[in-house]
Amino acid sequence: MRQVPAKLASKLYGAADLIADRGIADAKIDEIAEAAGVPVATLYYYFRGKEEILSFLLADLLESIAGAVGMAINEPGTALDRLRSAVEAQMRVMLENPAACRALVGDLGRATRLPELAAALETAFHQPLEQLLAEGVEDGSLRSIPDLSKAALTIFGAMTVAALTGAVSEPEQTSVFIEQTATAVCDLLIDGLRPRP
Amino acid sequence: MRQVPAKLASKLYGAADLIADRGIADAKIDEIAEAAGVPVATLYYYFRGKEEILSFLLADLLESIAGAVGMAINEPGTALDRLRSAVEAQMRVMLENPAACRALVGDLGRATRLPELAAALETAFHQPLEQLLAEGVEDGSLRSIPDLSKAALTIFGAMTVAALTGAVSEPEQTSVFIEQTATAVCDLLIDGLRPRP
DNA sequence: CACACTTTGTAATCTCATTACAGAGTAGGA
DNA sequence: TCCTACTCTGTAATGAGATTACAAAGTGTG
Repeated sequence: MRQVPAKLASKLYGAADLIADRGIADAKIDEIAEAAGVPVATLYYYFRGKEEILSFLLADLLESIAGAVGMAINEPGTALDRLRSAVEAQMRVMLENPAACRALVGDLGRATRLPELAAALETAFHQPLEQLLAEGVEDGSLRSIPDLSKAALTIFGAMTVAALTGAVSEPEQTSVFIEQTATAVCDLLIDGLRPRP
Repeated sequence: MRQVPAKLASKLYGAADLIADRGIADAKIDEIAEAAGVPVATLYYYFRGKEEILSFLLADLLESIAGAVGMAINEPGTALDRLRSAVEAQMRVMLENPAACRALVGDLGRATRLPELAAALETAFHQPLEQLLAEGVEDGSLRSIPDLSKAALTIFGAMTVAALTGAVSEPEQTSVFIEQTATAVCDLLIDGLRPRP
């Protein structure tokens, strides 16, 4: 895959909806090219094939998420506070790019099959979360948890599925939805299901 | 899609590994037929095409999960207890069919695109969970939660992603893994991240 | 046996993805 | 300005495989 120029990259997002709607398998390369406003030959000049176009988009999206989450996590404050803002940040990025997100769900399988994407997922989600949990135990804002890795995975699943569901259903009032969903997820994860005495 | 005979259905599971490994797009119909031990022409007699074979497998899997979860939920006991057993039941079914599960991740997108599968997902996961949460508030074993639907979604995401990750990595000691993962997920969801006084 | 349906093999089609290649466009250096 | 190297794009193959068509064989049932 050649170095993709920024201009082309941004055009490619124009095809995200198509790919998300029909799946990469059913989206014809001609249609992708048309949706992006780029000649087919140019796509083949930069990418090895359809799949690589998708990989590129997903890697780009994951990078955005990782960036936003990383930023939220490095703000000052307790780990608990930062966890809340990380969840919200992730949801914000996801809901800003609903098409790419839907494409990501659609090809989560491909993502887990491609080592590079799996690594990007790891960097974007798991690592920051796990670190945050560890810090929360340090600063006393989170309780000590036996298996940090499984807990991080659980949190990842909870927030991601909630955000993806939002991306799939494309709510009208995105900003409200983000806040409500982020709050609901955080409240559940933080306070748990057990009644407080 | 014609009514699929049980014998054929069971043979089809023999192709689940192949589909999971390579994705439905890259698994040739000839290979699927060979893996299942069925002639290609027979596949086309029963199914409209590749995709429909996958749909069939996934619907079958979801039905198993729905069954197991439904059973766990209807046992006697507090909602809290039943939640625990429901999570464990789901994980058990998923890890008993790792290949089909991997295929499910791989084509989660397709699943969300096909209305029938989306409905099956709803039945298998969301509805029972939401009902359980409501009952928990009734019997006092769970705290009252503002948005039951979002909470159910969150729990669904947490348990499913954890189980799928297990299915993808295929642990050696499945039974131990199930118990540990189910416990980790439940403990987190039930007790939350906040330190108890 | 006759009929209806299932099962399977073989031989076309047909739809794309991908490749090959040539020509045009463009920027930079001599 | 001219040369060179690269980017970009159109057009015409090529080829892999999914799907279809069809006919023959098998199976059960009245």
